[in-house]
Amino acid sequence: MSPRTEKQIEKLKQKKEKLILESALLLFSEKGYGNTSMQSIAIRSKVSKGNLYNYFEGKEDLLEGVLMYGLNQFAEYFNEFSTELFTEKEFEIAIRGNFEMIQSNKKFWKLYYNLFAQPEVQDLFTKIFTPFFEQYIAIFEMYYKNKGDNDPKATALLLGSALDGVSLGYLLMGDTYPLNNVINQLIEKFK
Amino acid sequence: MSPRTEKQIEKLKQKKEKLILESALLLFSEKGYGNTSMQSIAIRSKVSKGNLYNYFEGKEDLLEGVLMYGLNQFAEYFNEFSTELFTEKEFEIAIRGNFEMIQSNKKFWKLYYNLFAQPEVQDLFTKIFTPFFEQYIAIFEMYYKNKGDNDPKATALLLGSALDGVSLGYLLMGDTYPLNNVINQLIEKFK
DNA sequence: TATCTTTGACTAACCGGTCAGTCATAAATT
DNA sequence: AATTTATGACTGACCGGTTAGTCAAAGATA
Repeated sequence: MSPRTEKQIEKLKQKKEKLILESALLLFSEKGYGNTSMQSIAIRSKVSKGNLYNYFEGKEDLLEGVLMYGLNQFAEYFNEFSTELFTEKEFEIAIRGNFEMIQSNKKFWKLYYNLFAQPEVQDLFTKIFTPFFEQYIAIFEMYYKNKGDNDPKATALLLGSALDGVSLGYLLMGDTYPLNNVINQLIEKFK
Repeated sequence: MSPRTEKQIEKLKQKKEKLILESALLLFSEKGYGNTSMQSIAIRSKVSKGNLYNYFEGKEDLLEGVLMYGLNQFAEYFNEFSTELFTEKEFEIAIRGNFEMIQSNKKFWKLYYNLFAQPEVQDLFTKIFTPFFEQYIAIFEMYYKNKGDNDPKATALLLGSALDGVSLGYLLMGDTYPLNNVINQLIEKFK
C-alpha cells in the first residue's frame, strides 16, 4: 500500500475527481458530448490526459459520472416532494420548484437535453434517467387519480412531456422564452 | 456542350440526389448526425465517396438538403392549416394532424430532435426551423386570442412546447408511450 | 527505498474532404 | 453504319487533422 494513509489518498482523489467532473460538465454542456475531447477536459481540470484514465475508465464512464454527480444534487429535493401531492397548492409548489432546479443548474440540464436524443449514448442515458423519470410520473399519476381524472396515467405523462418541452424551449431559446408566463399558464391548465 | 442532353443529365442527377438524401436521412436518424460518416452514406447510396461531393458541398450542406427535403414534404399540409383556426373542432383536427405527420415520418422527426440541442449545428437548425416554428406559434396565439385567453402568447408557447415534449417522448419511448391517450388529454386541456 | 501518482509522447483508427485519372455515353464526322 | 471525339459523372487512394486510449518513465511521498 501507499505510504500515505488511506484517508489522505481518498481525500485528494475525491477532490480531483470532483474537479474533473465539473470541468467535464461545463465542456459537455457547452460543446456537446460528442464534440468535447478528453484532451480539453484534461486541460481544463489541470490534469494530464493519461491521468484522467486513473479516475474514469473512459469517456462514457466519465459521462456517467457527470450525470450521477448532477442527479445526486437533486436527490434531496426529490425525496422531499416524493411524499404524495394532495393539494393544488402543493402541486404548484412542486412545479415551480422543478423550474427553479432547472434554472439553478442550467449546465446540467442543457447536457441532459443534448443527450436526450443521441443514439450514441441512449443506453446509458436510459439506464440513469428512467428510474428518475418514472418516480416523477408516478407522483403526478397519483395526484390526478386523487382528483378523479379520467385517465391519470395519460395526464401525468402529458404533464411530464409538457415539462420537458418547456424546459427544452427555455434552455435553448434563453431569455427570449417568457418562462414565468408559460409556467403560470401551465399551472393554470394542469393543476 | 455535353454529348448527353441536359435533360438526361438533370434527370439522372435528380434521381441520384434523392437516393443520397434518403440514405442520409436514414443514417442520420439511426446513428445521429455526428456519428454518421460520409463514407457510410456513400456506401448506402451506392455512390462513391468522392461523388457525394459533386452533389453536396460537404456534410453540413448534405444535412441542410435532408432537412429541406423533409420539410418540403409537409409544405402542402402547413399551407392548408395556416388559414386561421377558429373552432375547437378545427383545433382538434390540427393537433391530430400534427401527430399523424410525425407518425408518418418518424425518421425525419427523430433527426429533428436529435439536432435540437446540438451546438455543432445550431445555426443551421435555427435558420431552417425558426420560420416554421414561428408560423406554428402565431396560429395558436391567434386561436387563443380569439378565445379570450388572458395570455395568448404564453399559452401558445406552452402548447408548442407541450407538442414538442409529447413528440419527443413518443419518438424516444416508442410503443411504450400511449400516444393516443396523451393526445386526447392534450386536446381536452388545450382546446 | 518502496509505493503510488502523474505525465505526455505515442498508437491506431477514423474522419471530412480532395483530386488525378477512368469510363460510359452520345454527338459529330466519315 | 462505323468511327472518332468530347463530356462530365464517377472512382478510390490519399491527405491533414483529430480522437480515445496506452504506457514507459519520471516524480512525489512517507
